[in-house]
Amino acid sequence: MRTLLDLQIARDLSRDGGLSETDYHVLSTLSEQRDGCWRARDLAAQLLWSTSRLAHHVGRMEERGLVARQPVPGDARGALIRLTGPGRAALAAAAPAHVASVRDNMIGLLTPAEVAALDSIASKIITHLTGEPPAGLPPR
Amino acid sequence: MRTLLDLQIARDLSRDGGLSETDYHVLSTLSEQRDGCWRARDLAAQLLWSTSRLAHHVGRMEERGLVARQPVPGDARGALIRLTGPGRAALAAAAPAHVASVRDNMIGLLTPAEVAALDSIASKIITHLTGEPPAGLPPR
DNA sequence: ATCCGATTCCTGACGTGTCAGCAATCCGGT
DNA sequence: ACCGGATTGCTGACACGTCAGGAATCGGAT
Repeated sequence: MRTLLDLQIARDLSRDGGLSETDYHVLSTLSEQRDGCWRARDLAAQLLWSTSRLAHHVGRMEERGLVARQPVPGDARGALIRLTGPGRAALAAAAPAHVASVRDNMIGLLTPAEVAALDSIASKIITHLTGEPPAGLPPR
Repeated sequence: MRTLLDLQIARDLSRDGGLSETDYHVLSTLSEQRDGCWRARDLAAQLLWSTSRLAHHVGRMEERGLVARQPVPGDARGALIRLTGPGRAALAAAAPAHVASVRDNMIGLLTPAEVAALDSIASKIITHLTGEPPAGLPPR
């Protein structure tokens, strides 16, 4: 199921906006911050990526103009990853179709009880693996 | 959840037997056939892999002695992928710990109702994406 | 018998992920 | 002030996946 679902969602995302799932993951995480800036190590931790992977991927995205790097004021080692205008635009262009793809191919097929079960399952497994309950969405 | 779970299971598998998840997938699929032989195109289809990916991966596994290639009698284009003795042994050595890892980190954490919900969810999504219901396990 | 498109598998080039290791910087103890 | 270890991010080498393309073979139509 996971293999098929990932293929379908990646296909939709690539067709609609030329982004990969990893690109989308980076852009959407960056956009969570009001100024579109993340410290590199924090972004890597948030994405569950190694800093090395982040450096490689950000390097490639920087070449495409989607993100930019800046020095961190107050720590000359650090790097700030910033969302650029084109990056923000690419995310805005891709987001609606991506959300629709997830809904149409997954969430929309399930009953509310099944969605709730998935939520419970994910919480249990994440708690088991990390020792902490997941942050979760704001309660509705 | 998926990222964390995959990392944990891959770590266990690699530590216990030096196999990757993809290696295990190939070996266990091969072992489903009584003689440990699959036609290359059928194996690729079963794994949901491209034939190219299969050729690359089998090439690497062949170098490690886990599988072997044979010509197909009656079709000079084809290739039979065969499980070797060391391959069968590696699978047998890794399987118990792998099953335990999946149980301990996932299935064992869930209630029977949650496992049933997962089954139902996967069936719906697979049916949606492929147009056919999944083969499924033999009913208990 | 022969031709031509389809099938099967492999290969090479390239994008991407992991790992080890490095250079620069930071910071706490002296 | 300064020393040593920790932190931060980058790089290079290698493993792996996808894609385009090619060689050999098959098989049906003529």
